[in-house]
Parts: sequence; C-alpha cells; structure tokens
Amino acid sequence: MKTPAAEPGFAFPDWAYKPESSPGSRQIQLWHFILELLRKEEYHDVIAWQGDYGEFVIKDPDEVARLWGVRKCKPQMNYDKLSRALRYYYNKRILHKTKGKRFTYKFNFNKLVLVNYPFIDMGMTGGPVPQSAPPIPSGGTHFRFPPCTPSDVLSPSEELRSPTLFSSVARRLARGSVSDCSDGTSANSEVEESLSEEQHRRGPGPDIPAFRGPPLPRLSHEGIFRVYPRPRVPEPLSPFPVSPMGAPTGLLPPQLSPALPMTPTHTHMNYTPSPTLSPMYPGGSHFSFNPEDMKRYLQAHTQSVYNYHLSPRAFLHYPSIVVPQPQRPEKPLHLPPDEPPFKFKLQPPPLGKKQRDRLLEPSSSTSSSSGVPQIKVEPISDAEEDEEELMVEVTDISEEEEDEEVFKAPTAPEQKAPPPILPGKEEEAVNAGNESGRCIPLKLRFKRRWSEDQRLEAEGVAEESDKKVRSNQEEPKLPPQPGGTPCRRVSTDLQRATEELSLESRDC
DNA sequence: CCCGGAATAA
DNA sequence: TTATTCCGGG
Repeated sequence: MKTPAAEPGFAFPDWAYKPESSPGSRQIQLWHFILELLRKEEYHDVIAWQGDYGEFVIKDPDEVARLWGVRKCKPQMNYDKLSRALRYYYNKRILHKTKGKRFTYKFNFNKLVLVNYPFIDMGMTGGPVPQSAPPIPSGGTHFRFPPCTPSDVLSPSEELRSPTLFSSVARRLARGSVSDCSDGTSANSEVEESLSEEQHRRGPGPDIPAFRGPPLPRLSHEGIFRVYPRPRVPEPLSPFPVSPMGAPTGLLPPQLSPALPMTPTHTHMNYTPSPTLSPMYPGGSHFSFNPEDMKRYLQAHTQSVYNYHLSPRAFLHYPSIVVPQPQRPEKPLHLPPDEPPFKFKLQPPPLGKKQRDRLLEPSSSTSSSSGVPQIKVEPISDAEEDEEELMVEVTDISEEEEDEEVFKAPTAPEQKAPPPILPGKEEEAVNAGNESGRCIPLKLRFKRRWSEDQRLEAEGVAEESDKKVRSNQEEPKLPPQPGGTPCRRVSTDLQRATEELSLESRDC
C-alpha cells in the first residue's frame, strides 16, 4: 500500500515523540509506528484494531514489515524481525501477545499512554467501532505538560519542554521517537485501556469521542498544542478542563481512566507546578468515580491480566482509590528539583544478563545494604529496567504510582481549590503523608510494594511462565503487614478482584 | 508462528 | 536504548 512515508496526513504532535535532546532525534519507535498505522484507515487491510481494548491484528505481516522497513530505511525488514522488535516490548510492558491468535498483539495502554495525552480516556462508547479501543486522543484532552510558560503553544516541532522544568521531566516523559521521518505521523495517542464495553460514563463525563478513524478531528498542531487556559477543575468529578477544541461532546475528562490518573501523575506533577497544567491534579479526579467504575475497570483489567498476564501492578492503586484525593500537587515530593528524588530504584542495578547467568547464582540473596536501599534481591531484571525506563516513555503507572498514593494528600479538600503549587510544597507533601498516618517510610513502602509486585508477577507469570521466570521468589520481603488493615477498600468486589490477583497490596 | 538470547549497529 | 540481524528451539 502506500508507504507511510508518503503520507503526511497525520502527525503526532512532535511532542508526542520524545524529543529528548537526543541527537538527531531518535527514530520513530515501532510502537508509535504501529499506532500510526492503526489509526489510518488506509491501512486497515494490513493492520487493524480487533478484539479487546488495545488489541490489534496484523493482517498482512509482510506489508507491515515492509512499511516499517520503509520507514526505517531497512529494506531487509521482514515480519520475523519486526516481530522480534515487538517482542522486546513485552518486557517493557508496552505490548503483549494475544495468545492463540496469530499476528495479534495487544497494547498495554495502561502504561503507554498518557505521556502524551494524559488524560484522555477512551471512552469507547459502545460506539460504532467495535474495535478495540483505539485510543483516542481527543483533541482537546490532552494536556500538555510541561510548559509552564504561557507560551505553551509551541510550535510543533519545538519541544515543549521548557528547558528548565522540563529537563528532567522531559526526559522521563518521553522518549522517543521522532519524526525524522518524513512522513507524518499521525497524531494519535495511545490510550489506556479501560473499560471496554462498558462505557458507563456517568454524568459528568462526557466522553471522548473516541476514536480512530476519520472522525477525529484532527487537530493540527495548533489545535493540539493549544493551550487551554486554566483547565482547572470544574467540578470535583471532572477534573479536567473542558473541551479544548470545543470538542463536540465536550471532552471532559473521562472519569474513568484509571490508568491515567496514576500514571503521569506524579511525573507530571513534578514538573508541572502550575495547577493548570497538571492533569490529575484536580485531582483526584479520577478518584471521584464511584466504586462501580472502579470495579468495572478492575474486572476488565483483571481479565487482561489473566489473559495477557499484564502486570497487575497497574492497578494496585485502584482499590484504594476510593477516596477522593485531590491534591496531587502536593505530592510531588518526588522530585524536588534539586533533591535527589528518591526515585528509588527498587532494584539494584541488575547485572548484565550474561553475567547474571554466569555469575549469579540464585543463592545470592545477600542483603547488600550498601548505601542504596536495595530492596530487591534479584528480580527479573527486565522488569526493573523497564520500569524505570518505561516511565519515561510510557508513563508507567506502576512504580511511581504507588508513590503517589502514598503521598497523596490525605486531606482532601474537596472544595477547596487547590492552592497553587508552591515549590516548597514538597516537604509538605511528605509531611502530609505523615499526617495521615499512613505513613510508612517510603522505603518500607517501596519495599513492600516491591515484594508484592514480585509475588504478583511471579504468580502471574507462573501461569505462563515463559521460559524465564528465574528465581524470583526469593525475596525475603514483605512480611505481610500485620496491622495493616486495608485502608480503604472500595468495595468488596474490588477487594475480591484484587485478591484474586493477589494484589492485595496497599498501604495502610 | 512464536519465543527470546546474543551480538551489533546507530 | 532501541531496534536489527541471526538463530536455535518449541
């Protein structure tokens, strides 16, 4: 078919790619490319959404490979190679294979997304397109993160990030790809997976028009970038500003995207001090939904987990979400600009795989408490790496997310408009944590979390246990917390769901 | 077809 | 780092 290269039709906003100061901007990443194709009808014969959320099938592998080869200037590209590249995404949790279906993969939007369009939620209304839910960037929805500057509207090619704030943030945010390619890319975003069929959007949540297809009003860069002046929280429920583009339906933030909330959150928060920018900020917006929503989401997610063995972590938080917690702004304690954020790496730097295999024997559970908090013994190395990295590109929900929760401000001033974010707040945020008492030292929390994750993964993986599940279980950690009564469980269902997943983790 | 290890390029 | 290339194995 046509070569993508030739088609400038859509382009992701530049910022969608990760500009990162990398030299020469990086090449487009495969998953971006896939998404591009998915959203273009021209390619529906070669690749299309199908099945559940985020699931797509490559109808014509050779063609897809060819197109990819064209894009990358790798004439020798073929499906075998392309698929290898896709496989690398498994560990990164960007993609998963839908077992039993040829050429079928599934995006794990939970992680992906939001970098670009943090809050969009796919509403997938039962809409017309049954397809898996293509993510929809509703035009208006996305917010731009970084720019604090008024002139946010950047030129497309410019990176948004203001040098300053962004720097770190930016790095994390996106990494990516770039459009070096001549072809345009489509502006699309990834979406997170959320409920598929059900789209119960409650009142306030209008939805997002989701979708692919032509319908999208594609915004030109202008549109995309346009800044919406104070989105702020209109209502408690709808955190997000309203439609940017004047989206017909009024894009409000979908209430549900569970994934969203967490995801970028703090990442963004860090850099985006101004309330306006911070999507989640409003808070807890997501939290506002009722348990039912969560329940559904969980179910869906659970399913996904089971089916695809996605990382459950993604929703650890949810259960606790119940509480509306608005203020995210405070929580930024992570990255105080200067301070070393604790970005903890839960794991010690993994040895090279090679080395590990050779040198490392499982027995090494030595606790090396060198200065660094090492919590994890020997996890799956990949996982670890990924996490960090993922966050970058994809906003990862998992790791940091928890933090968020941890930090989320307990005091929930629902009504109160969130105070402008002050730089100094970080400390407060921390304190806040204390105040609520939930407060377990961060390290411990992480540790716990880590353990849980491990377990979860191990279990989850266990099913499939692909070849390498090596020794994971060795972690000493996490004695189940005795006293910890789950703080808030939304509902029984949720609880159940979580349990099933064996995710009971939660803090306090 | 699908899976990943390994080596390597950019 | 992210692919690309090659490849043995299921």
